[in-house]
Amino acid sequence: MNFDQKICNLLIKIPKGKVSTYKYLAEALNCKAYRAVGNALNKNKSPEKYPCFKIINSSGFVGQYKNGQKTKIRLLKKEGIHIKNNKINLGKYLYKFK
DNA sequence: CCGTTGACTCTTT
DNA sequence: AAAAGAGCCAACG
Repeated sequence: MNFDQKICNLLIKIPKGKVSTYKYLAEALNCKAYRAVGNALNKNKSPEKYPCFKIINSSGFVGQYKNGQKTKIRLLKKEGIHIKNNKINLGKYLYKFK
C-alpha cells in the first residue's frame, strides 16, 4: 500500500462535520511524518474524492491547500464547521483516530 | 545516490 | 508572548 493510499484510507474515516490534523494522521500511520503527510496530500491524485480539506494544523489554523486556502475554508464551512480568523475550534471539531 | 523541499509540529530562546 | 531552531519522512531532480 502506498503512502498516499494509506492517507486516503484514513481520510474517508473522518466523519462529516469533523476535521483532523496532520499530526494525528501521521500517528495513525505509526510514524511522525507530519510533513510527508502534507506532501502526500499535495500530490494526491484524487483530491475531489477524498476529504483532504479536512486536514488542518495541530494549532487549529486551517493551513495550506493545493487549490488555495480559501477553497479549503469554503469546503469546511460547507461541512458545517465554523471558522473564524482562519482558525477552527479543535475542541469541537477535532476527530482523533483511534 | 545525495541534497533540497514541503499542505508540519515540538522545544527552546 | 513571539520567534527561531531542530526533528521528522516521502518525493523529486
